[in-house]
Amino acid sequence: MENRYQMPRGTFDLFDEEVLIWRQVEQLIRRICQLYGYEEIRTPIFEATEVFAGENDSSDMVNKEMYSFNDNGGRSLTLRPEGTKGIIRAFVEHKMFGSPDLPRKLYYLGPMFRYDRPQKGRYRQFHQFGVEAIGARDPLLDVETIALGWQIAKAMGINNITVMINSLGDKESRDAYRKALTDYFTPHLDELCEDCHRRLRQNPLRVLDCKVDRDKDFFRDAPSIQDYLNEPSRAYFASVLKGLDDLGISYQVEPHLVRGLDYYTNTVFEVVPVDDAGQQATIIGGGQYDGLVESFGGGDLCGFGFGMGLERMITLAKEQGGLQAIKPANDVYVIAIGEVGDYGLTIAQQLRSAGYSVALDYTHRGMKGQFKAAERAGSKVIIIAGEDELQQQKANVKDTETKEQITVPVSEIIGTVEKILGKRK
RNA sequence: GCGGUUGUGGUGAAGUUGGUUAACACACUGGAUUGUGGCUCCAGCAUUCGCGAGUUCGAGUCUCGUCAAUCGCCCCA
Repeated sequence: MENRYQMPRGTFDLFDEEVLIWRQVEQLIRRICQLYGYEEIRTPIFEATEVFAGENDSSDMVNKEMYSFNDNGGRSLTLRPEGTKGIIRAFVEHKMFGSPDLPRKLYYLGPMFRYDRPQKGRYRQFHQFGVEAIGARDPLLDVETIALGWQIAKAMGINNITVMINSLGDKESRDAYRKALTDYFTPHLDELCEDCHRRLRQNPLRVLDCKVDRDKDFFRDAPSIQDYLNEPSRAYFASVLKGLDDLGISYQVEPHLVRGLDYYTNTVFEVVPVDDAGQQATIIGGGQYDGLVESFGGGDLCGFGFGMGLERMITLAKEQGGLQAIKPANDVYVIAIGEVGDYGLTIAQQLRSAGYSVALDYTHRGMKGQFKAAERAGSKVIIIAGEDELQQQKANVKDTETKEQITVPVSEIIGTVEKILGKRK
């Protein structure tokens, strides 16, 4: 026996208990999305590279972290590294902006791909759930969407969480702040680390995230976004916070929270476990994007959305004892002994047609082995048939709980099983 | 992209300064019980130690390479 192949780095197989847990999580998400009026959208796993590689993104991500390839027709395609862009593309392509009821509320759930160095909870093929509400700009929408993420986390049994929230303001506020930051940090250039030099050029807001320079004196006095919000932005943010208060969602205003993307406006937020200080801890992240739809050619529409990494959510939920795999029990196990041909399968098929899940042995094990297999399968009823029973067209039906066993004609098997299983419920 | 740790059967693992028949436990299969499980007892179950090369009379044990997992940094749309 040798391992001729192994899964590609950063991928994993999902089976046994694990896949049951995933399915449970997916069902829970779909159910809650439905409560909030979100509808599912499924977009292609790959898109034209330009869909993801807009001017808005730092070139690092685009060059190094995307799975891009040319197809046989010479088109440059990319495995989706995130959910939002594909949804916006679809929204514009199918002219959903013409819908009488905006915002259009969509959710997605599926694999994404990033060429990252794998770590615990971080894979190259990972799974993300996310929502996008496109076509409205209202604090109510922000609050409702945050509440949706909150409810899903709670439903998964994740309890000690809080919302980190900030406002980047509208375009005007943002540009003013960006300029203020650049002006402020430029004189300190010598004191900044290598990475910050790059950040200052590419995305000044990101400098605030720096872990190397964070504790230096001049960092404490760096301008705060809150001081650069214009009146409409300030009022908008206040409404969002009031909404969260009214819904009893705990939050913390974090002026340095900027998220990695340039397209965010006004509200940005992350949901984090409170007792976990590491920055790997973010389980949900999102915010408002004004201008993204327009950059896809879809008109001046505002959107709000978030994304959630399922791997991390599930890990966290399990740590907090939230998710238990529930293995569906098998109803009937048919034990066939001796030279009985397909007698066992015939009985099994009758029961399956009647709606019972039936298992049987294919390896000609002895009776002891088959009984053990039935036990492992959690079978509630065991049917034993051998050469004598085949002769008489009968079978022994045994209740595994009471251990009572009766011999009945083939035609009465279904009725007998029905009686035993019915009694149990 | 950088650094640390790890890699033995289906699973958990032991393996002393390199010497060989690769412990032990669980699981699994068969038998004791010629057709009735969960207890007990007996037997079987890794031509081989992630993969490849090297050092050596001899390597699971040392060296190098490689693949993978994991932790930290970077990044995290």
